[in-house]
Amino acid sequence: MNIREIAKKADVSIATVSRVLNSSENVSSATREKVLEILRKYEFEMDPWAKRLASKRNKTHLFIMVSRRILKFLDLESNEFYSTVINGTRNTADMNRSVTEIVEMESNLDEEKLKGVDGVLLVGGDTTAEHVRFFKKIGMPLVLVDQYIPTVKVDCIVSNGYDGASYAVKYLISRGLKKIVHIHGFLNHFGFKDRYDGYKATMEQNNLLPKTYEYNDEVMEDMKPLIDKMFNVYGVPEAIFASNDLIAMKAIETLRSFHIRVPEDISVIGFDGIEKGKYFTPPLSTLKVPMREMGSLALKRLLDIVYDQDVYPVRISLFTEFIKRGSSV
Amino acid sequence: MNIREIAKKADVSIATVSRVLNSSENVSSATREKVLEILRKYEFEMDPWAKRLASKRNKTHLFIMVSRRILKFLDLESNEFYSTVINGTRNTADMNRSVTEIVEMESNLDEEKLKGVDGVLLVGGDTTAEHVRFFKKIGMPLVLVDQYIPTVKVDCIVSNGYDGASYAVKYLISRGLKKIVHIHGFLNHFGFKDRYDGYKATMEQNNLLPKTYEYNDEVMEDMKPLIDKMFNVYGVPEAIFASNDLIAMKAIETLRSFHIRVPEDISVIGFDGIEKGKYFTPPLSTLKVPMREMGSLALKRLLDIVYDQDVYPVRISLFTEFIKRGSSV
DNA sequence: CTTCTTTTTGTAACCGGTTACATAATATCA
DNA sequence: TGATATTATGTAACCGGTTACAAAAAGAAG
Repeated sequence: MNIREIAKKADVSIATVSRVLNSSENVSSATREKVLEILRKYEFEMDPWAKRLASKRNKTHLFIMVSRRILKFLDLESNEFYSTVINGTRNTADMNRSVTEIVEMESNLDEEKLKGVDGVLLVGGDTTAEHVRFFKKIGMPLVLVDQYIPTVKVDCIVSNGYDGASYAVKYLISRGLKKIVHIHGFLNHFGFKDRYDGYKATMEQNNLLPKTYEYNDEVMEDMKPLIDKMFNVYGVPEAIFASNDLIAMKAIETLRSFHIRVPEDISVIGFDGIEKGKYFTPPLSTLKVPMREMGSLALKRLLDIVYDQDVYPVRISLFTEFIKRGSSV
Repeated sequence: MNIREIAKKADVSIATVSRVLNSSENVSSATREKVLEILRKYEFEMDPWAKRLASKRNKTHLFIMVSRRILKFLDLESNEFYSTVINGTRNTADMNRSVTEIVEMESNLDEEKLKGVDGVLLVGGDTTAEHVRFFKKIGMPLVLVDQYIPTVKVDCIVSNGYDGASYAVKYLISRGLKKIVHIHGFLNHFGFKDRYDGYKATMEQNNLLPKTYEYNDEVMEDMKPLIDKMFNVYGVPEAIFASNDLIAMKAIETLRSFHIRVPEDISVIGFDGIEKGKYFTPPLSTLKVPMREMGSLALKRLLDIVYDQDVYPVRISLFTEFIKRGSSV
């Protein structure tokens, strides 16, 4: 059953049927009722592919918003993770003729700036419930990338940090290591929290004592005090599982200054799978997050929300892949 | 850039371009090369919506497979959860002109039976890694519904049991209850495990002792021994959080036989949000899983996999919603 | 060099909607 | 009541592909 058949049954033109379906104003109530009657009677279902094809003379306009902090790193091209994720959006964007614009996510958002914007991608762990509420209030289609906020029902794409971390810990245990510590970033970033939980739970399941160290993102310059404290209180661990590759590499550098060999003395495993880790000395073992796919899927989901009405918000999490390189046994 | 423009540049007809794109045989190699040249030069990207619309004289044929155990309950229409989930698939199936068939998931699967099938939905907690491996081996597009297997990378749709359970526990605590026990089903069903984890973690975060009781699905007839044991060893709890609504209702019935009032003496909260709970006495407080949406999304994802090439496997989890009714304070 | 086959290429209809524009019907007002 | 503004409806082109069918070109056989 298509709109042509409906039009015939209702004895109107296809344009009128289309108008009724899109609740356009210029239809007399008598005609509208007549058409609706037929639509109900034959249980008309619109073909989304046709709709999409036909209505797409106007490109979809999407905002990719990132926090000032991340934007800075993006500009410097020093944040490989988010750069790659954002590059990943391009596949989907091109295929669907949507234009994207990267903009800074300000704290006081302005509805005016969003004129003509069809949807927004909020990228990164700095996204808060406040941001989300703002966009939900104005009914703007929204997808969070690499952040999850349990208290707000909103679509998001994250990596499966829990199972990734769990895999790393199990792997290290299988290689005979028991003193495994975890160095992590801010736990209000879901990605870090998830990996933290996975590490902790898996350690406990194996009757090992979890030992975690929070590492402040901003004072990345010097990890010595942290390692120093770890050695003094906990002793020298057999392995370090880090929240991400950057922390892992920083840890290896710091260990080197303590004359500790990696992986002979301590195995180190990172998370993210950025390219840089491959060329590090020693090459970094890591859990690879499919970054391009993350961006690509996020944009796809956003388009689904923009075009299909009443889609139910979901959390999408991507599997990670363990890549063993030289930094771990 | 569309195929018409490509055709013009390559000085051939659009049909020829289409043939090259679909690697049809009847194109001379000279023409093929010429067209491919232009395609590469202008970085042609096919519009998936148009392709889909144009080529859709052939319907997609999908299998919805359920275990014998669940199928039995489906036939009896006594498994409201899976019935609703499967009904939910119909929206998406209709909209996309795909035909679905509900079949039993046998232990020894036969490749012959899958002739002409474009994709498979495996529904329920009985799905194992073996099943998944079979389908992956023969390259059959696959989505798991209400089951997640961390060790196999395959698409799946589940409810967010962790946060749901966490919400329930926090709610009960906020109402002043502290002695909260959890009655759960088989933990090899991810849904139950997830809720279990959420309950346990949240109890611990609030410095309360988690207390869990496994309830065997098959011996649903009598919960008295379980409750009896609970009362004798642990004492009378202030609240029971159950793995699903059926267990919750069974618990309430059993409590009644012990002359214990719900919610005055014990608050009970279920999980799933089946209709039956609404008309139970007392009406059941629960965490509602959007069952229709679960089916609908699963089929949508399956179609995405069938039509778009190389989609990366993901886990999709749906938010639950707490519904307060009479069975809890 | 015809004639018949086979292969390659082009034409045009089609998928199921949207929408610019034209036209018909109705409302408003002098 | 006739002229004009407004609203309701219809017509036909269009979105970007696929594909049945027709036509042209190339190859084979007599």
